[in-house]
Amino acid sequence: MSNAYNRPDQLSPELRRRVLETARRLGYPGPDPVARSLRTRRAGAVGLLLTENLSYAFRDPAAVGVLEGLALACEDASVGLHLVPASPGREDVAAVHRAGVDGFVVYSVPDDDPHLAAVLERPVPTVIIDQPSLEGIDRVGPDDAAAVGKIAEHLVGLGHRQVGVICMRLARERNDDFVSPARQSGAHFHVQRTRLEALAVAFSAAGVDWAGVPVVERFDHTVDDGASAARQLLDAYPQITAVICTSDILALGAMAEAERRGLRVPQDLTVTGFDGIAEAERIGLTTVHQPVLEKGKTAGRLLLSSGERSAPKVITLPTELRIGRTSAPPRTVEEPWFGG
Amino acid sequence: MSNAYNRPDQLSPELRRRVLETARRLGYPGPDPVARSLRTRRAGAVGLLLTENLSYAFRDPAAVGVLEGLALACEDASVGLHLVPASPGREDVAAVHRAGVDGFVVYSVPDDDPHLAAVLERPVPTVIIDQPSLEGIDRVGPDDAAAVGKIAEHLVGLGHRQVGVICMRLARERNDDFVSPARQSGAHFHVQRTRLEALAVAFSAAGVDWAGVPVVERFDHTVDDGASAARQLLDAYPQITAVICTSDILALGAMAEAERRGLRVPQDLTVTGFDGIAEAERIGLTTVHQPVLEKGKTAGRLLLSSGERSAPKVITLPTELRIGRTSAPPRTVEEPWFGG
DNA sequence: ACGCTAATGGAAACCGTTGTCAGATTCACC
DNA sequence: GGTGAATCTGACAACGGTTTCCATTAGCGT
Repeated sequence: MSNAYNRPDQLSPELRRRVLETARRLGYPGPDPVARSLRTRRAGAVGLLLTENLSYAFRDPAAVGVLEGLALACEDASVGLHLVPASPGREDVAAVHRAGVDGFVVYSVPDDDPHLAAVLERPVPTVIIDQPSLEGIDRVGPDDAAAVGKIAEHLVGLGHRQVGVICMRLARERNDDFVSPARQSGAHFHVQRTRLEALAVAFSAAGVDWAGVPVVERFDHTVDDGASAARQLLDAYPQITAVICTSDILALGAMAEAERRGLRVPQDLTVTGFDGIAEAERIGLTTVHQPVLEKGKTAGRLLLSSGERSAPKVITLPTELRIGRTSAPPRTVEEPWFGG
Repeated sequence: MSNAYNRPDQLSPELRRRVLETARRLGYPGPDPVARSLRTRRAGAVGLLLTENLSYAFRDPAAVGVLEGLALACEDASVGLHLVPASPGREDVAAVHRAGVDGFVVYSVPDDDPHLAAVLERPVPTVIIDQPSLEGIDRVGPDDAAAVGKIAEHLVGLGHRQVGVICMRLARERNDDFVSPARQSGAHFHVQRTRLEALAVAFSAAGVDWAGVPVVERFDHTVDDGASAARQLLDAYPQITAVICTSDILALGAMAEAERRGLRVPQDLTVTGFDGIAEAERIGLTTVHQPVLEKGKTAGRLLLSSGERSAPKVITLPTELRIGRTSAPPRTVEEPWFGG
């Protein structure tokens, strides 16, 4: 019977025809995928864990790009992509245990997330994206530190010394406010922590006291949140000449807020982003482009080929500084008469 | 053993502790999800079939919205979302058979797609979105005909009689060109066919000869494709006063093309879209808004509750005409001296 | 007609879990 | 000490396929 469906060549066409005919007559719907998976020990799917609430994942073009790349890799291998339902709120780790998959991709979850721990307990290969390396686990990610360094270098080169930062959430507990140094260094989101640290290093090297640089955090990741963060930042520190955002979405919000308060970008205020999403490119945002689609695709390929090697692999993707129309030297507010 | 994991209340805490302890010592990774699914006859996942090549699905904000809604519904029910790898090219129907899911959601595939047929053969509940009703199958979708009618009414009311249409693919075979009446009426994508038919009805009622209205089709669905379609349309029919697009993405492209050739929107050319995506709203595109997130969420809920009822359900979602800054009365090119 | 090989069909074991059920053990209480 | 309830143990039969293995048959040459 099994042969009739799976290996038409192993038996005579006549028999096969008769078997399938009878099967249809009896209303047999074809082999059950679950039973087949049990026996063959292949689920034919890879799991994707992203603990963010889903509106984040689907509304951030960078995340959608990763998703797309991963889906492409899965499609190439004729393997399904199983989105694990992991709301950030309730700790529904059972969903991880219930997922019938041959491996996991973990994307941008906090390092203390119980879902991540549950994934690592499962006896299947795992690839993590944008996370710190874990013992024996494959990893894909851009060189965040270097990428942020390019931005910082660019701004320092332009002459900016009074800067402010807007970043995404740093931990699972909400904090829509300025960020203390302790929270910065103890951030559980690896990407955000790395970017802040790299900024600290670069600006300190340029003689800027990092402890004096205000950092505003937003839990949610929307254009509006970027705008409100910029408002909070500029209300408290009007002397700031450049707003550094750790994502393009936040930068779009900062731009909107700048326009709202009559600041011209880049003459009055420089705004930079991170990711290089399409909309940012369209409006000419200065940002660091990272190949999000490649990120997902590489992770998928890595996972699907993980049977073939033993040593874990770490792949670092290139990034590129894209100078747009939103960065310029700071206005010399202290000595405006010098400008002529 | 099973009890220790699944029903902590049925046995004493002490025993449970001991069992789990021993399990860990033996390196037992917890119950196997596939075997469990086989036994319990619940896969804990719903399948999503969208035959489009994936770059379409993830780059069209409307599709991403549906995906997000569906994912939200799944999350609510603690059920995974399984993306079935169904490339449009190779007819890999086996992927549908291999998917271990409790039901399917089918979104916007052509009605003659073999994957769709394969889904319907599976003995699991199915919900279709934006497709013609099928015997005994749940369905979710907007009232496309009425929605398009609103657009047509709006344009007719403004005085447009010379219009052109840009639409998405009508069949699985590529045709990046003008569309013959036969292809229009035989379109395999239900949504597109419905919209064209509704336009035909509305404009015919206004005294416009529909056979004389040019319709340009594009297989891919990007802003650039919208631009090239507009170019083809306006090159051949420069007298057109309004370009009706069956999606916002295409309309964005048409706007870009209008700008490229120095046409002011809406003074020289009216452009309308369909879907009501965020970017369209930001630039003030005249369009019909449909609740894409609701569409996905409703489909998911319907599927997950389909055990509770017998009669299939058809849910029609409301749409809303959003008049923006891209539609205005046509310029009276025939008699320019009348204008003063 | 016989023996050998190759092809074919059918039976049985197995994948890892859950559900049921009978029997054993413990414990409290009369 | 006997009784009943509560709890625990162990065995076993599905779930629905795939895979292995063996018995049978067909084909063929001598």
